[in-house]
Amino acid sequence: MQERYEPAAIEAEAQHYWDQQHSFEAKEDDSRAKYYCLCMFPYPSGRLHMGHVRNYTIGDALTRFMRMHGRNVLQPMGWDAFGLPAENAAIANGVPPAKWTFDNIAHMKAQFKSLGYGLDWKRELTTCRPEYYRWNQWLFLRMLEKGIAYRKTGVVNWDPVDKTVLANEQVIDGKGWRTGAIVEKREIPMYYLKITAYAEDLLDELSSMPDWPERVRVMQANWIGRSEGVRLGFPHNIGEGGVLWVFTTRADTIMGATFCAVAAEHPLAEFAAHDNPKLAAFIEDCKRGPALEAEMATQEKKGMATGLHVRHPVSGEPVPVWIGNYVLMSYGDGAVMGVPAHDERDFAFAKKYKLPIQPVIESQGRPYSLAAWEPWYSDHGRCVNSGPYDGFDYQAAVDAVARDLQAIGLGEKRTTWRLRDWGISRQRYWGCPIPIIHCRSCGAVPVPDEQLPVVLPTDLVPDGSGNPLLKDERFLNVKCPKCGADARRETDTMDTFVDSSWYFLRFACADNNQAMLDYRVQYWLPVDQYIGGIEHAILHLLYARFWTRFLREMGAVSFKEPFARLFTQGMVLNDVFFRKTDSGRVQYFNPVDVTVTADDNGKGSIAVLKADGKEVESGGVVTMSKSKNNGVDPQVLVDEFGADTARLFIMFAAPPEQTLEWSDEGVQGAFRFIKRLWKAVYDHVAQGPAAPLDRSALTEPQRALRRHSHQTLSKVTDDIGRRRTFNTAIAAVMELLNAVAKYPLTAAQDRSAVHEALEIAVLALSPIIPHVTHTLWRELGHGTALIDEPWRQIDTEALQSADVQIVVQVNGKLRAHITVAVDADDATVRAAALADANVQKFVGSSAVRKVIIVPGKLVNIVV
RNA sequence: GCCCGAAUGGCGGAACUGGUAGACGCGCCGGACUCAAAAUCCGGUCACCUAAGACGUGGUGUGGGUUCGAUUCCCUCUUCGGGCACCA
Repeated sequence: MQERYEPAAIEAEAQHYWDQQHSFEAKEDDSRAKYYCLCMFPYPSGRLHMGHVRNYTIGDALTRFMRMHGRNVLQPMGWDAFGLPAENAAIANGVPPAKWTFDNIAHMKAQFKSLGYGLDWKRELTTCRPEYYRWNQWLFLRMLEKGIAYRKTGVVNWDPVDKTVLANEQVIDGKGWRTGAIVEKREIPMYYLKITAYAEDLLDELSSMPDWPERVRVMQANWIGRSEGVRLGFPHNIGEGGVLWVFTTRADTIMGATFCAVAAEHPLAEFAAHDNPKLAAFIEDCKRGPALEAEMATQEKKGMATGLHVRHPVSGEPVPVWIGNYVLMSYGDGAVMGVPAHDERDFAFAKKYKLPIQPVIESQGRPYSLAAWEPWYSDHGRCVNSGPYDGFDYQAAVDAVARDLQAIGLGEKRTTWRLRDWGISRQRYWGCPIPIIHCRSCGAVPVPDEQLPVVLPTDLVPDGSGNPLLKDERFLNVKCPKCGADARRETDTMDTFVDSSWYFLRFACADNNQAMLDYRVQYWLPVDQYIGGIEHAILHLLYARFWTRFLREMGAVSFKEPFARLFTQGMVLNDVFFRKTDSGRVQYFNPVDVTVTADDNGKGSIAVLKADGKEVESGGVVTMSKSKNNGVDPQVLVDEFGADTARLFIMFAAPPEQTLEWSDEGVQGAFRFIKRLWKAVYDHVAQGPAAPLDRSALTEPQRALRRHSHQTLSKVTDDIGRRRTFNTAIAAVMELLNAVAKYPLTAAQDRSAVHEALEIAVLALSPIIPHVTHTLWRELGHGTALIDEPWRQIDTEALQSADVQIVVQVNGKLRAHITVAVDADDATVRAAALADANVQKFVGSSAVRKVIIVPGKLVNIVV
């Protein structure tokens, strides 16, 4: 065995071996339990980043762990290859998005291989290839047939200079990112998918998904946002007369309604603006407002009276109608009743516009003040000043209001959802074409199945001014499938979330060019373990759940939920360094170019730029990103220390579901540990083969080492298999290796116990650092490859111990440690605890009131 | 603004079901090896009290509560992070 640890050579050798043996090519086998481990596929941005390394190392470790547990594993990989960055790169470099994308894929695939992931590349898929996206189109046509896909107008960001639609990301402070022009809003026809038809089921099923993180289920449930309430009608004589409908979850406060507020797009607002230019201007102002919900919610609450009045459905009193910039047309009926006494936003609105505030709910006897808002004003309570509803509690009042108003046609109980239908039309080139043909006489005509796929031209170069498909005559000009007349192809493409809503199914049968899915889906799906960033907790996962439901209705799959178990990993952070330039701009420096020196006692630090030796400011630790110039290139790490060190560091530095802070010293520590492991095996092997272990003739130190080895094995098995805490699994093996290093070798059996400890250490770490352990396993005398080794059985006999240490507390404070026999009864333990000298010091002459005994752990004496 | 998380030594983190706070690693301090440096190895390292031990005292973002016992459960606040529907 070689004395030096040389990662480059052993990693190449191990990877070559797995390739040759086709170790990770998955085959359907009904006789074996499968394990489908899937990491969210990457966008081919150019290079892998540390977030990818973290994601894929977690998945790979689980895949290898389950493989050693006898499961028939599948771990595929693909490319989420449509999207905006390819168009941006095209604008910047004049290269077609297709070429840029495929070049990136080639580079990143090589990076994947250098990291040693056990991926089945035979099933690789790329969403920008027609073999894949034709099935987007095919299923979209099925959705059209079923009424799940439909056409309606929607609002987009319009850059009037570039004459192009902008993504929210491309709108900065209300201006176009390239032109700086004030962005307008435009209403255009678009396709929507009716995810709301599945809202109830998407919500209900969450409660039977115990293997999804609680926080993701809560976030999804809140996103879907089921609200039980009452739809109330305020009748009016405006125009031809009618009813203003509002939705409320607080029908019990109806007698406190002092105004109604409608969205700028509401018909009553438009009616009122008809002969009122000031109002029309205000509506325009609202419509120009922010597109993002976050900005919408933080903007100043503004309103304007329409001058119109509706009638209160109970009292018949006139109620003024206002336009409010905080009322969303997309939720409920686009109108709310204003109850300033019991809703914080309505209170602020009423204060600002001097609208009356009428308290109608009693709040635990505390006085209501019209001066300032108190949080408890919105509590449920008994109705007061409420005419027929005085004295009713919340539920009684809601029920009575709903019943009374239903009787006169002005109310009904109603369930409302926050979830909106999914608009999938994008006015962009680099996406999957929507398979529609526009004919002057037949309208929007679906492309017939036999004409699929509608192939996207791959040689266009967008220049930032509109979708290049609009100028591509070859693509545009078609015959109408219905009447045969000259017609024009739809140039909108699909949201890239469509591509990622079903790729996990396609991995089961990526080679099938006759059908979207086939029988193999039945074997591999659902995904046993899905792994990805927490930032996808809502949108991607919800869309995927929705698509799976539709496919189930089509008979293509037999399950509702595509991901049995979900793991959401945390983000990767790094230091950020910067200087403010004279012009007031911030210049960021990559941490690689900065030297941080600790001051004398190691407690503070100073950062200087290597280039000029002058100080830079530290901006703390933030998510790695291009904009902050604080990314670390995994390739540099792999080249310098090897893939195993990169993998070990990223799995050790933090629990996988939490954020991870980058640390160069931590990487050194991981490298050092692998070298120590290598050295420990080297030293052991150098002394020749160890004798087989004779369990019947062990000394106490040998028994202790064996106990430690099997405790470690037990902990690693549980940490990876159940808890997914790779960091504590690694720490446990480090402890075992420390014990081996200290273990004195005197008798022959000592080397046997050490041999076992080293085997367990190597085997337990192999899912995380597969290359070095591949070599070490052979060096430990095995003729077979570690990748094919089953996980080791825990020797429960080795775990046995005769006695156990127990903590003794007096009044909850630690006062002594005692050692008792494992099977000692409570009386014995109690007596031993009370007999301890230090315990006696604290008990003294006080009467013992109570003794709490936690078997095998602790005694607490209460005096 | 709304929804969801997180906060523990100089730093990353551990303590899994309410039961020994600080495992493991980094950094730092001391030592060995070396002409020297790097690498490696050994020892120490929460704060305070103390000449020095101690199963002395304090201590897990803030303030309160429940409990024999709280990093863990409940309430309040603060700060940071993720998401908010056209970034993926």
